[in-house]
Amino acid sequence: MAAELNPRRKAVLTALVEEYIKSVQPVGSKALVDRYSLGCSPATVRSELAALEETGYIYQPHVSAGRIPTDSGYRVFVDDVAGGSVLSAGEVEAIHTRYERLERELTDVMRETSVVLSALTNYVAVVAAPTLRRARIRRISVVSLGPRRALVVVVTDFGQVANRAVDFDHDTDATVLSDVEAYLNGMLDGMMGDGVLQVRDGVAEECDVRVRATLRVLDEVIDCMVEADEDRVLTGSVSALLAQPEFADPGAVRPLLELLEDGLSMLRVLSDVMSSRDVLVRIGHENHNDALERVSFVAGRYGDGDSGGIVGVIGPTRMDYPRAVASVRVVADTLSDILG
Amino acid sequence: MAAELNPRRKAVLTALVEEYIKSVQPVGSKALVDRYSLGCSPATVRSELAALEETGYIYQPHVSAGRIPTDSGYRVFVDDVAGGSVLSAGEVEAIHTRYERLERELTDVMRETSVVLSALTNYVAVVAAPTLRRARIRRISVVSLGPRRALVVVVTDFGQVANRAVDFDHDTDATVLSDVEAYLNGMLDGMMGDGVLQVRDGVAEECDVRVRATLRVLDEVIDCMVEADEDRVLTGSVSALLAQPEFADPGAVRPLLELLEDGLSMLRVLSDVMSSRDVLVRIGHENHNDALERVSFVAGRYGDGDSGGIVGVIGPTRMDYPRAVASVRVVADTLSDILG
DNA sequence: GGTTGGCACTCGGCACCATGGAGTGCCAAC
DNA sequence: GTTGGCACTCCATGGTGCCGAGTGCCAACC
Repeated sequence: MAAELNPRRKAVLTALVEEYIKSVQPVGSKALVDRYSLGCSPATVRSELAALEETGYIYQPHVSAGRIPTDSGYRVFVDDVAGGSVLSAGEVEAIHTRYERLERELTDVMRETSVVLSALTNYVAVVAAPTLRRARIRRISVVSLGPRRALVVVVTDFGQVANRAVDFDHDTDATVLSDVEAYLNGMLDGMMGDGVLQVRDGVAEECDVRVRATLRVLDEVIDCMVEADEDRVLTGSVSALLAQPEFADPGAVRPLLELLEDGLSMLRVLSDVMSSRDVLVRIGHENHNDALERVSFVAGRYGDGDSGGIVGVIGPTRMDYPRAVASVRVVADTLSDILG
Repeated sequence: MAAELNPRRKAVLTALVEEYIKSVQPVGSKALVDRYSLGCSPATVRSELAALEETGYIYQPHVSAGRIPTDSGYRVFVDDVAGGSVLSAGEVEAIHTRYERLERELTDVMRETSVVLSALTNYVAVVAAPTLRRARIRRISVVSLGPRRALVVVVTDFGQVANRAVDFDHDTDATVLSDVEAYLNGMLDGMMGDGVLQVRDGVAEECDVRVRATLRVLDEVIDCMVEADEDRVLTGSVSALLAQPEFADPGAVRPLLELLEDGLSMLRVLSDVMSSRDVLVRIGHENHNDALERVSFVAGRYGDGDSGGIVGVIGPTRMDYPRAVASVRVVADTLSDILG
């Protein structure tokens, strides 16, 4: 594919993408020659455009209109302009100071991140907190809420807090609970989710109140550490999308909005970002998701391999990719620093 | 105002509102006579319509069109049909069983409530968790996260969990933290936010590490109990709004979406619901908020006076009020039962 | 042979207009 | 007070014609 792209043809494509990103309107040969120094005439550009259309990088909405980049066209553009931060030093500085003021409680940091990212890009921010699966237990609290009810709170070494209610079959008084709590704290300290699973398997089912309570609490701890995923994803500034001209039609926004509202589905969308080293750009169909067909997704990881999360933005395929990529990168790096 | 409404005129208004809610199109005299047994001719209905328009209950978008209810028109309708659940016994049953399956951790209950309400009405659900101001402290955990960092977790008698990070000026080891934790648990158990404030005032500023750490932790506890409000509001199913024909114009949805995304602003909107005994209906301009000008808000309280929260739905002014009111009422009552 | 200007052609967008129909207000008759 | 009749208004719809942007093709040129 890319072999067919001689330098001038690539220059034409790049110019066309840039122009389309700016104007959001089909771009013609004349406009390109006028506004970009391509060093040739409209007629030549036209033949290049025809070739680019042949190769599938651009298309015409109708015969007498200009050209619009296809997903593959954007792809070439993105791969080409990969490097170089386009954020001003001032902007980067502003991001840093913004985080410095925070007391750094994890959910606060996530929320702030979402605000920062959407302010920076004007697109929808997506922030996923680190999964608890790879976190280590630092503290377990079992708080009685009634004769047969208690709340299990798990704190990890990362400062994450998860909690679950437990209902006991029999009355279970506060003394028992504090024994259970002490026992589990001794047992589970520093352990990860799969370790807890093994501990649970090691505890025999017995009739003793203490053991049964321990088992019930353990179940909830496991639930916290292994299955507590759906509320990990935070999306911010969906309203920003509506300002984009391509979402003038509410029918186009709805599936997207539904997806964004569904934390579990979003996690699925995010899942393969974890395996990518650098900032990942997925354009339109590359998302393999109907709701994301007309948008692009720029995402990056923060934190270290195991205990990291994801930040990203979702905007129209006609997004300002250099800026989006740079923003995601800076924010991800800043988060890594803060949390590391 | 209402004095001018003789029975037939009121019947005409009610029929018109019902018809408009169904058809979402201006309603004419003929349609009313055809579909509702008003016992008179179109001509008579026309004179009633003219009178209703005079009084401001309905209006014409243009001279040769049918009538549309104004906010005051809806108001009369709502006040009139106040009573009587329109939910089927099956639906009510379904709601109850749905909650029974839950393990009843507060945020799960809130999330589920949002899902139930939007499924029931097809409008946007709004759920506010009980404020922490009136909750009593049940447990405080102070978990070390580093030499100068710790996490403060507060659990209330209601099962709510709030947490804050603390940064200490000096290295503060785990022994000190567990002393502080024990001290505070003894001191603050059963206390509400204002009580904690007094305790804080009673602790003298000293150089002792323990006292300083205690003060820092106390500050965070206070923050949890008194200021932790912005994340209390949960909105669900915003995408449902986009399905409504009146939001075909994305310009109309944006301010609303922005409001819904802003927890603090939403709290302000909800604030006066707390003072209303029964389910509250606010129609269009009655919301005194530009973003809510074209929608209605149906909300009710759950839980008891002090430790209650709010549930509600937001939909177009042309909403199915009887159903919305009934849904909110049933859900609020169910929540009160569960949590009480 | 690649590049260029010229030219005929296509088609969407927009303004304009005519028509049909829904719904009204008024009025005279009951 | 209610009713049917009637003239009127104005929106929505669909058809028409024009303009302009942009193309593809081609012959000429360097």
